[in-house]
Amino acid sequence: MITDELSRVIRMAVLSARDAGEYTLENADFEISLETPRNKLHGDYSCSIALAMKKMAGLNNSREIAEKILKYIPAASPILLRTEVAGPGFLNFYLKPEWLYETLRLIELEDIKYGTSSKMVGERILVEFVSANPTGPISVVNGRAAVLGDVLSTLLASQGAVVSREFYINDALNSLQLEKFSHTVLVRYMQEFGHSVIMSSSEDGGADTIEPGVQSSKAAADISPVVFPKDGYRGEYVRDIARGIVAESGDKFLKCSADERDAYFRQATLSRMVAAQKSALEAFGIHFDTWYYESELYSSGSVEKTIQQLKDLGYAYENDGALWLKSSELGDDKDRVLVRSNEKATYIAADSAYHHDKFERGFNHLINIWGADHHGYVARLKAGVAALGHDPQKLEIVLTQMVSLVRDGEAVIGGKRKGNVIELKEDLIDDIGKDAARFYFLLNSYDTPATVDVELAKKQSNDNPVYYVQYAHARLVNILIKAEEMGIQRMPGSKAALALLTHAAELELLRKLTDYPEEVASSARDYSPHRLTRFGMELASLLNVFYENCRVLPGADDPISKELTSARLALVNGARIVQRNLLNLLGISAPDKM
RNA sequence: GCGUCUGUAGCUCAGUGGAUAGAGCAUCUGUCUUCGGAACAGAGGGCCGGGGGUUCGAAUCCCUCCAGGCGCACCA
Repeated sequence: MITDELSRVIRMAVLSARDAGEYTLENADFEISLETPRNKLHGDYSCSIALAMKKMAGLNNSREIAEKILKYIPAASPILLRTEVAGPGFLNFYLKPEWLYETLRLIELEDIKYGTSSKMVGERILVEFVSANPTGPISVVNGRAAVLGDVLSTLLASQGAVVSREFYINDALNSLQLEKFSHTVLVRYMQEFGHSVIMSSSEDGGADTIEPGVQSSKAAADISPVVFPKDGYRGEYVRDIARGIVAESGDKFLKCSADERDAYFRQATLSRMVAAQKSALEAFGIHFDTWYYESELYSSGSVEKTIQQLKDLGYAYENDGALWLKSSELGDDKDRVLVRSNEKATYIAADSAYHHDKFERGFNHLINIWGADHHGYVARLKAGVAALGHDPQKLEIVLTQMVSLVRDGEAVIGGKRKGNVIELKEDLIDDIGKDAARFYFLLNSYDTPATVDVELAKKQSNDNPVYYVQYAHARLVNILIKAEEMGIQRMPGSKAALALLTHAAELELLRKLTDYPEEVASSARDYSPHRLTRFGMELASLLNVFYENCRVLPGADDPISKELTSARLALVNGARIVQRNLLNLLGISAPDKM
């Protein structure tokens, strides 16, 4: 890497100056940090070592220190054009363009692999995300966590880690929610056969309303009214599930025993809801390696086993008829109930068993993506994991800040039960497309609360920067196709006269391409995919500037030498590769035509 | 009350302790009709919530105050 080379040169100079008696240094143990100046007038790389040395060297004037160091930086160098002291004492380095040409050859050589690394080889990471309750569709709110988890997984894999994506289905038998959900579906099912439905008001003292049954030839003989469950699920998707069952089984469940019917509805509503979630996520380009059922933790006995284990390890005790986890000894602010006095295990017992199982499956690093409203559970889960003998540091909880929804300037409130769900697929993806939706969510850090105005998102879809980025890619492809049609052969970068690339637009573009691998690595390290999105926009901007200023193919009244055309074609191809690789990482298509 | 996240341009947000705080949208003004105009160039617009501190250097780290979001169950 060029930065390693530069650091070495600087270190040598600092030490040589000391040896020559320019200043004294207490120890030679110092960090050389190089940065890319925001302002390109400040060189290709900048080093603030002189400022940091002010104390170490016992001198007051850091500009003077910089001058002294500069004297020992070789003037003639294969990489350095010149070096200067600027501002309060920065050393600014201007590199020869040759090193930029070198990266162009590298991009061509590595192609699809350009931007990957092996920094995380040996890491086996399980990323668990979305894990929405199986009582409602994937909502727009889930969308943010979904795309974050997906792209984060891709990023980590690009650095050499083995990554698995997992969705945890809360289908535990002690969940009353599922009971209510399947009962709600049953009511809607009966409504399809002519039963009217009594809806009790959600407000205290409000009047009940009656929804008529569906009038059709298949109406049942007995159409006595049925009661909609209190706080049942009111969304339209509940009807869809009911209709699905009608289509598959007809009125079979009006005739069979209540036990048989309830058992079927329990199982069928769950599998249909999960299938619907799965397909909405697939439409968003998100594929999970594993769909993990909470119920399996119970049926396999692993919840019980985990509870016993905690007892054996001395991390569980009885009090008030319940079993408690000594989480306060493990970083939580109080102890938590593991098994209620009614003998039912709490979710923390299941979650401990679940995360224990994740480690048992051979993952050495767990990442969970949760909404910020769950932040209060972080400490107790870590405590559970620690009690079972795992390093809680290996369980990382990424909290995404809330997404609040606004529709036409008004806040959309209420959860799934009220049926106020804004569905990811139907209300967003179907309208603006997968690419724009993903880009929209990847624009900002997950750390800031986001406000999504659904109507505005649709309206702005034409101004969505994703098209700007994709357009730049399509333009590049178009040039390459056109060149082929004109019978111009593209030479490999190693053969082309790259030294002809001297225009500012070309050099800046090259520089950006050089920065790409470092940008991918730091986005993976900091879990910040949005930086890559921004990088894509900046790259697209540089591409358009290049396009505007540097004609590639010979035009009618625009003679361009064959050598320059071939050098520029090499640049176009390199830029195309980088833009495509970047879009691949984000799970957004890189179209040849738009 | 305790915990936690956030406060940056009219709006939505970037900003790896570094030099003159940036982008997109919106507003205004130009280029040009091209190898694809879904483009390019430019302008206006900021006590980086307030106040202390650490540092050679703070939007960034620490403390404090103010404002907002979220959470504080033998629910998941």
